[in-house]
Amino acid sequence: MKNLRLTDIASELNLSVTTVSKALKNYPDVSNKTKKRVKEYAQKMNFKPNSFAAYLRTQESKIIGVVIPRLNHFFFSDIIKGIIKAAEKESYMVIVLSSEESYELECKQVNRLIQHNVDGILLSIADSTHDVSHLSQLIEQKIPLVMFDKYSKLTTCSTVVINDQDAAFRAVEHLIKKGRRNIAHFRGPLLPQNSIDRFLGFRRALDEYGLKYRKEWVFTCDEISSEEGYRYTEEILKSHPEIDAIFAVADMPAVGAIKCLNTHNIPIPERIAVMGFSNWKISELITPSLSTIDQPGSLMGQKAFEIFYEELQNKKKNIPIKHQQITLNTDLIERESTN
Amino acid sequence: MKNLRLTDIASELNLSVTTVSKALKNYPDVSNKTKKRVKEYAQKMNFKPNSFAAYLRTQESKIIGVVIPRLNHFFFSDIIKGIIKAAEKESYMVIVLSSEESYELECKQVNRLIQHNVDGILLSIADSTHDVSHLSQLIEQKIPLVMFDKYSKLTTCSTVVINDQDAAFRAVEHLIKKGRRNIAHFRGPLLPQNSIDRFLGFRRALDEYGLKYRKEWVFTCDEISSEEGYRYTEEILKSHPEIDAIFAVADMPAVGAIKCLNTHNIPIPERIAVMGFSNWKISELITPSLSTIDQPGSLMGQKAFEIFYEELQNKKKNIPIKHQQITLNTDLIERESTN
DNA sequence: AGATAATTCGAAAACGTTTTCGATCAAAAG
DNA sequence: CTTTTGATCGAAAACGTTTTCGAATTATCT
Repeated sequence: MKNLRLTDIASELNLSVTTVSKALKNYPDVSNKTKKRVKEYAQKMNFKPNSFAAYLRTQESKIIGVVIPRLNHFFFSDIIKGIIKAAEKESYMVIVLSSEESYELECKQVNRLIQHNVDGILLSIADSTHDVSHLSQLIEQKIPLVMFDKYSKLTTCSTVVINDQDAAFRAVEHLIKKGRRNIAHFRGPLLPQNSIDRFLGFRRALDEYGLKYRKEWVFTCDEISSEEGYRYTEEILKSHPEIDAIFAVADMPAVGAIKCLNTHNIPIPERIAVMGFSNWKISELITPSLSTIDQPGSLMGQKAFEIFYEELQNKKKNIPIKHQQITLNTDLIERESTN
Repeated sequence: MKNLRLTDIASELNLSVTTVSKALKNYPDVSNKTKKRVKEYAQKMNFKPNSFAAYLRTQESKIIGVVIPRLNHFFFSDIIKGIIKAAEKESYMVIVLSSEESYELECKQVNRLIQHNVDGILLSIADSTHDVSHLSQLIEQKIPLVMFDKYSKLTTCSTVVINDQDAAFRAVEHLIKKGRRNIAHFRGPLLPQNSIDRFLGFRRALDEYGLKYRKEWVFTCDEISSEEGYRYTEEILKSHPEIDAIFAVADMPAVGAIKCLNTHNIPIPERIAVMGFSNWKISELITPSLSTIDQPGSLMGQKAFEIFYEELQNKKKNIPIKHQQITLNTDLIERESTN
């Protein structure tokens, strides 16, 4: 059973393809009578225009591509949810691809998306991405690009992020105000901007409250996993007994820390307080529940799509594109692990 | 900067579009010399065929649609990961949509996918889906459909599932072998097959081990959330003190139960053992860690795609499609909450 | 009535690829 | 030398839509 085409409607109603097409798209040069006739018939027969054929003329695929570092991380699936929801409003479809935190794969996925003629790309860069020529290439080809969460300062494009440094500052400040003086930091990988910023926020909080920064109290998580958090916490218990709080770059290492402390029957937060980052679902469910920073994932996705859409409209009207830098608010969530 | 077209290559190399196209696709009726010439030039210029134009001829969009009930559930993002990985091998792109467990939205999303000319649809049905005409319609239009995880027995299509009843049986059997006699069940919604099957597995285990089934020890989770698990556990503590184990339809309600028991300082598993289902990441991270059934999410997605691809190939060769019913193995994961 | 304007429609080209079929030419066979 | 075969290529149609431009018809204005 072949799909209904404009041709079929045209011959059925004794009209031309042209008129049928125009009727469906509300062109002014077709009478209301025939418009009604066409629309009713199309409706009745459940006509669906072939989007691929349409694309060939309009060069608009009504598809956007999304590249994220991980598919099965809660924060990212939350973002995806926001993107898809926003895209739906403009009847856009979303193709999601993963870079698995690999620079090479990120390049490949971006190219695959271009090849599939997406109208734009929303991307959160991989930890290992050191070069951004695959992204600059998008700008040159005038394909709208919006970066979210993890971005690179090297690319001139719109971004939707949170103020990582400020959020981290507030997190550490919270620990200090709870009387902690010897605060360890589980930091993220060295490259991505937001793990740098969170580290800087940590340092700034120490500075402003007159606490000494100790290099040996900073532990680098390469995978940002609970396992690393667990391991580093054991190291702390063994070699740095004076530490009374941990600020982790993300919830997962923080959860690993809690798991480790629970296993060794160390009271949280009495002996060591723990602070996470991202407010994943797990943080409110573990015992003790984890204090953390809430990042508005879904909203971030939504904003990213909206900016893309705006840029696309401007591009169509030949209005020069001015990039936007949006910073979303974060919330400090106080739970048992710091109270 | 317009994209390179076959026409451009043709005129550059003094060939026809036909020959260029054939050279790139390794047709036998073009000499090795020109093949090489064309391929090298295409490579050098980074030529990417316009997939939309290609579709118009071949009627193959190289895109599949996926409809899942929830976007930000770990199990589903794991499945998505498996689908995308398998799709990548056949250079397929994946469009993901969510039904939000709503029947109406599910219908709408399926229609959107058809309209976008996807080559096939992989779907896990919503809890509220009672009618499957939107799916039968796919079969009629010969659009390959594969259902995974949550399926309906009313549709004749390929499925990739686990043996829910058997897995549930083993879960409850595990509790019984640990000496539990008064086992409560947090069951899922009434409609979807797998929550029915898990309930049946629960009942069968009781029967086979000579335990009495008590209706009042079965609690129905409509949302399958940790909150429900928490609430029902409080109810158990208050009204059913004899209960010494809980088997939950999913990890989330089980985690809610653990949270509640922890809050009330009730020892797990000494006083009440808890068993989950799905093996989400969270289950190994909470304290005590949660015994559960491991469901191979990524593998499920991968298999679902492979079946789709097989059906598509058969369709192209006009081989009558025979549907496959694949059942994947599950593992019982013993952790602290039952030991 | 004649000229002009407004309304309504359709022919045809275009988007970039794939594929059928026939043309051309050189080599092999008779 | 003619015929057959095989190798290599290209013309052209097709996929289904959108859009430009001109044609035809009707309504409006001198």
